Order: sequence, then structure tokens, then C-alpha cells
Amino acid sequence: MPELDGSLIAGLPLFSGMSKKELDFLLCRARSARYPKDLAIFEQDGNADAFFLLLDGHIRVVRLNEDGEQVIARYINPGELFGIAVAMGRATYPASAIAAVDCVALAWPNEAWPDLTARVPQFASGAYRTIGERLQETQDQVMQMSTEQVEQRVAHTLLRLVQQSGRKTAEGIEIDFPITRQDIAEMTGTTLHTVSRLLSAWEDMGLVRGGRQRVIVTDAHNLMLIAEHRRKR
Amino acid sequence: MPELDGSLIAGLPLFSGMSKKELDFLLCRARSARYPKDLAIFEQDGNADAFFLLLDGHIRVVRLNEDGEQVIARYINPGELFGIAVAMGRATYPASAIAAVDCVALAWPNEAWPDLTARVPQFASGAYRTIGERLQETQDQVMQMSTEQVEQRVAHTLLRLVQQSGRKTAEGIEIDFPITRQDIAEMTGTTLHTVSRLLSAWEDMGLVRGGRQRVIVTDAHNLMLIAEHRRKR
DNA sequence: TGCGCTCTTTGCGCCAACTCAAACAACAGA
DNA sequence: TCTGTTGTTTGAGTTGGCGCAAAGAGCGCA
Repeated sequence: MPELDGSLIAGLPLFSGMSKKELDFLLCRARSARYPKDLAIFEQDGNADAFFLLLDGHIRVVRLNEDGEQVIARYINPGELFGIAVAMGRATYPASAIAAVDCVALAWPNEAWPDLTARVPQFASGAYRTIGERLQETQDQVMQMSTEQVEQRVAHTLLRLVQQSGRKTAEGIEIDFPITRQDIAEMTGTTLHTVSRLLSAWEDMGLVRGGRQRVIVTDAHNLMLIAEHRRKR
Repeated sequence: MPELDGSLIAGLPLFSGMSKKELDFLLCRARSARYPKDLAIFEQDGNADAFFLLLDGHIRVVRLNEDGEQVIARYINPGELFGIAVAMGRATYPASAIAAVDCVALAWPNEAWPDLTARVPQFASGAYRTIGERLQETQDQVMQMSTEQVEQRVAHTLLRLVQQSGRKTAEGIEIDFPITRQDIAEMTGTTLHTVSRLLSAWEDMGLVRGGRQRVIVTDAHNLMLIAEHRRKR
């Protein structure tokens, strides 16, 4: 195992305000690992024995129901914690984590949690804040699914993706990991057909550009108008 | 302020395994209050300055969007914590809490949180477990809204309500607080019209009995068959 | 006892989004 | 270079659930 350097994580919001000593303490308990594209880093309902910090790449958090239908709960970006079941007192993971591209992450064994939080309380509060944000986002999603049409939901989702995981290009902002129409459908509670039709229409209007597993938002402003436009009620 | 007795809360799962001394410590920092029906105990986006434990009654947790459309996130039952924004490092409440009936609750000022958790760590982990459960439930709801028809969602919601807040009667299990068709619609992402039609149909089939702001499930078994019955795909 | 308010029921027409179907395009591996 | 696999597009037909409308019923309050 290579020794891990504090500079790996010192810049992340989660670790801001920590001393070098504290960073070292956290890092010396972690191991760093590579996860190739499409690998399941952990599986839904599997025994939760570790928690993670994504250093590089993108991770898809997926839930399956008993009929095999799948929903994408969120994507994890570099600098974010994931798999922190231990912080919620859970024994199993509530969802699967799949590497959307080749990833690098730090992993801590759950047994280290009491020590880490005792010694670096800011780490614990960062984790709890993360959970709070996820709860908030998930409740926002419920609200959107209750009150918005499919068109608005897809537009909102695209805008969120480019905002959180966008990469500037000559043509606009591109979602910087491969994402299929099916994936977008599973994030918004619709079908790939409907997503494809919407993207085609938006491409004709010059709002987005598409490609196989690629989406570029070329006119975020007008896409936002679509996202905010209410038709229901 | 009346002095609070340990027996008030000793029986609750959240406090199991605590010593009398710990219970007293928690209670002496809390104040007990009555909240009449329809009162907002706290408001969405309001400054979070306290957290609560419901002793008696039922509380509706409601989120409003910028268009004034409202969604019911959950109902709180006796023995549950609510308004625990402080545990997630939040400065404001993400939703409003409305007393569905006359309620009694304990309230702790947020300033007491560090002391309480330091002195009674089980209390903190109980709070984090609660948050984890709510996140899980909210994600389940997203999954249901993505994969189930309205009929299944309403059936699931009724079953959950009678399971969590049911009261046995001669005819079946009654949801033991007033709940309108509109409320059920706001929990399931549909309209009161559709809920009314479904309940009428189920009443004809002998599965439920209704009334103004009342729902009694008379045949949970067959209602469960409806809830599990998949039509999509 | 009656009035007004809130909640519930039911009918009707419509359309957003779904299912089904089929062809096409891009990429990976042999 | 070919071939199989995976992802995308588009058309056609269907329908679940919504919007609109109006009447009915239960409850609180004067």
C-alpha cells in the first residue's frame, strides 16, 4: 500500500480547517484503491463493512426493487463521501455503488469510525452534513415527481448534472461521464423513449447536443426556462 | 415548568438501555409543551433553534414549493424525534411541522445538542439512526413513484399508515388521526379525485371503510394484493 | 335549527406519457 | 473487416390519470 499524502484531500470542503496532524490521522487509517469502470464497489443489502471517499471518477448509486426494476438515486462526484451506512447505524448498504468510469477512492473500515470521529469530530459532522444534504435532495426529488411534468423533471436533472459534474467544452457544458438515455430515464422516473424524444426536440431547438452516452448542454439559460415552466394546475 | 419524569420516555426504543441518570440528564434540559391541532410547530426555512420528541399526538411534515404546491413528506408518531436539523448541521428546517391533532412534545434548544450528545452518545446515535431511516424511506418513495402506478402507491401508503399509526376497531384498523383525501393525494403524488375514486372502489370491494377525514382498513390482506400487483411492464 | 364551510363523490373529455415495434448507428472484440 | 452487442431514434396506437365541473354530505358555529 502506498503511503497517502495529506495534499490528496486537504483541498476538499469536507476537510477544510483540519490540521495536518488530523489529516494524517485520517489518511493513515484509509487505504486507496482503483475501481475499474462498471465494477460494483458495494452491493445493495450487502454487509456494510467500509465507507468511502471518492478521489477521482464518478459513481452511480443504484437501487433495485424486487422486480428487478432499477432507479438511479444519485451520482457521486470527486470529493464526496459514499457508503457511509455506519454513520446512520445501518448494518447493510441501502443501494449499490457502480463505478461509472474508472475511479479512485479512499476506503476506511467501519471499525475505524469510532476512532476517527472521536479524534476528528469535524469529520463526523461533515459526514452528517452530507447525509442531511442527501435527505434534502431526495425529498426535493419526491416533490418534483409529485408536482412536475416529465419534461420539467428531465430538464432539471440535466441542469443538475451539468452543474455538479459538468466540464466546459467549446460547444457548451458536457456531463463528464458516460450516461445513457436509459440512465436519465431511471433518474427521472420515465422511459428511455420519452427522454430520447425530449433530447431530440431540444437538440432541434439548439439547447443541447447529444451523442452516444454523451450529453452537452449548449444553452443552459433556455433549458432553465423549460425546467421552470409549469403546466400542471 | 413542571419537572419531567423519566418514566415519560424510558419505554421508548430511542432511550432503551439508558440509565436513570442519563434519562434525567436529557429530561432536565428539555421543556414539555402542548401544541393545539393545526398549529405549525416550526416552519419550513425558519431558523432551526430547537429539536423535538413527540410524546403524544400526530404531526404532519409538509414541504411547500415556490408555486405553493404542497407535499406531505411524512407523519410523525409518538416516540419519534422531529425537527433534528441540528444533527445534520442545518441552520434551517427543511419542512414545516403541523400538529395533525392536539400534541404534546418535548423540546430541546439546539444549544443543548453538543452537551447531550457528549454526555449521552446513545442519544446521538439514535438521532442519526432516525435520519438514516428517513433517508431510506424517502428513497423508497422515489422508487415507488418511479415504478408503481397510482393505485399501488395509494394502497402502499394506506398500509403504511395503518401499520405505523393504526388503531384497532371493531371493523378493522383505523388511521388514528384525521386525514383527508387531499392529504393522501399529497403523500402519493396524485389528486384528491383519484384517491376518492380508488377508496370508493375499494369500499365497494369491502377492503376499506371511509368517512369524512377517516379511513379504516377492513381487509389488509387483499389491500396488500393490490399494493403488490404490478401492471407496468 | 339553519347557514356556511370544508370535504367527498362522480361524470366526462382529453392528453401526456406509456407500450409496442422496428430500424438505425456506434463501438468493441475477433 | 466483419459481426454481435449496446445504445438511439422515431412512428403508431393506447390508456391511466388529470382537469374541469357540479352536486352532495358532514360538521361547527351562531
